[in-house]
Amino acid sequence: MPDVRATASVLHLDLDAFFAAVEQRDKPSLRGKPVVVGGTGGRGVVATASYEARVHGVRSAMSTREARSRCPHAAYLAGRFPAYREASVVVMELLRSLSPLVEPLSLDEAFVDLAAAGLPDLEVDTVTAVAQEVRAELHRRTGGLTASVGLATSKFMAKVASDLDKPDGLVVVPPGSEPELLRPMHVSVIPGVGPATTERLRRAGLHQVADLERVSLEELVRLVGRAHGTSLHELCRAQDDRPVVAEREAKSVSVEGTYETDLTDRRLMEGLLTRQAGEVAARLAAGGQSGRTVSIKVRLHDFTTLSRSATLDSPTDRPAVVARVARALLADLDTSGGVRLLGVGVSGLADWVQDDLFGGTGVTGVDEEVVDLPTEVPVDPRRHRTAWAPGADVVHDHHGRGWVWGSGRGVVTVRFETAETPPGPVRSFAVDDPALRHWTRPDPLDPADGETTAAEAPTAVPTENPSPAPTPPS
DNA sequence: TCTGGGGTCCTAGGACCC
DNA sequence: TCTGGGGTCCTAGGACCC
Repeated sequence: MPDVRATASVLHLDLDAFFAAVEQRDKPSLRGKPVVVGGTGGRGVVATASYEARVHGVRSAMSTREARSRCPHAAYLAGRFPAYREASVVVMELLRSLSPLVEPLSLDEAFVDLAAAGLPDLEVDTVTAVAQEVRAELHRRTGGLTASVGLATSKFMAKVASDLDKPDGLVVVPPGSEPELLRPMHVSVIPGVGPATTERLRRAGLHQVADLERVSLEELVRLVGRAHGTSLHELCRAQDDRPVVAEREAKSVSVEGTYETDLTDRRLMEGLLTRQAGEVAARLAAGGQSGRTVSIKVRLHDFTTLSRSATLDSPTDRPAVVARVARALLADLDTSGGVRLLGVGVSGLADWVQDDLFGGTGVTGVDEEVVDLPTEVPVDPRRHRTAWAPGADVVHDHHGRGWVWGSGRGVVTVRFETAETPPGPVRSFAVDDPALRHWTRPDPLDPADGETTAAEAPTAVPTENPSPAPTPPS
């Protein structure tokens, strides 16, 4: 049973129509007028609508096409994220000056734990006064932005409260009054209850929070699953003791894009994936991180969404590696009907980069110190189902097909295996051995291809000892 | 030419290990 | 030859959030 605090010491702050408000602040001619920020292209959606636009029925997540038909005279803007980030930093710093325990949820939203703020007490009057001061100071420091604030005994109730008097409001839920506030509300106020869950609950005759209170835990679990049912059972009684957590590590990094017209050209798709992989890798590297699992996302013309992933033996932050895995994953998908979205992501993040595995001497660049790699590699047939190579990135896909590319100098030991054939023999190559180089398949679309010097397997991997390869033209 | 982009979390099934 | 259970890792898809 959650142990809910006794004071209204959780603060939730939500900046009002944030992106649109920043635009109106920075461009006086937009003030008092409908402003819509979001994708302005044919497949764009609304990120934020100013209150003047909301009057006409424009909402977040609505297609821009529909927004334009509802409110043709609004200003449609693509957005200036650096400006939003800058304003967000000002707000988050203000909140952190209040309490060290600030949990940002996005650029425009955060929880603050006032129990860590060192206030004389946490009575309703005290926390209310603090919240009013914060709102006034925020208005001053941001050049006129406003925020809606909720104060309550839990994250859930504080968020419910901040929603009750938008924009520019402050609502305090006195400790003990939560259930009666919640009971008449629609089930969708509960976080995690979206369209699909709402529909399931509706079919079970459950509409208001009060209806949920009358349902047993077992019944809720049966309806919506273990995790969801358990949290529903607690939250409908306002039982929420989730702590405010200041720093949360990112678990994945991804880049995706929707294209104005459906893509049909595979080479173009590979080129786009390659570019996205480069962005992902750059963001990983900038954060001093690397990841083991590379994923792609493909949305087809009919909006069905596919994902494929492959997990490497060791983490990488290298663009050429992420790109090759991404392209290989795409190779298995039927995209003949056209593709509207492509994306690349890396997860399974580690706080260190792959090169650290090899003593930090680096195995990636020609200017790096030469690394001594082991000349013999033990391969355990039960553990190494696919190609294996020291100092190289190895990947196998969900069909058990393996391939390898070298990333250094010295010796690379490789074993190939395919879904159709038993494991091939283990072979060791010097990385400049033409027999290994035989595997490379330069990709004219990949600007990063030149980086990798040792080896790359073709899509169809031979499993027999290759006959001596001709020396490639140089 | 309905339906973005960046994330998180959950579920279910299969492989594998003990 | 047949039968097992638990735990972990991986993959694919889906729901949800801002």
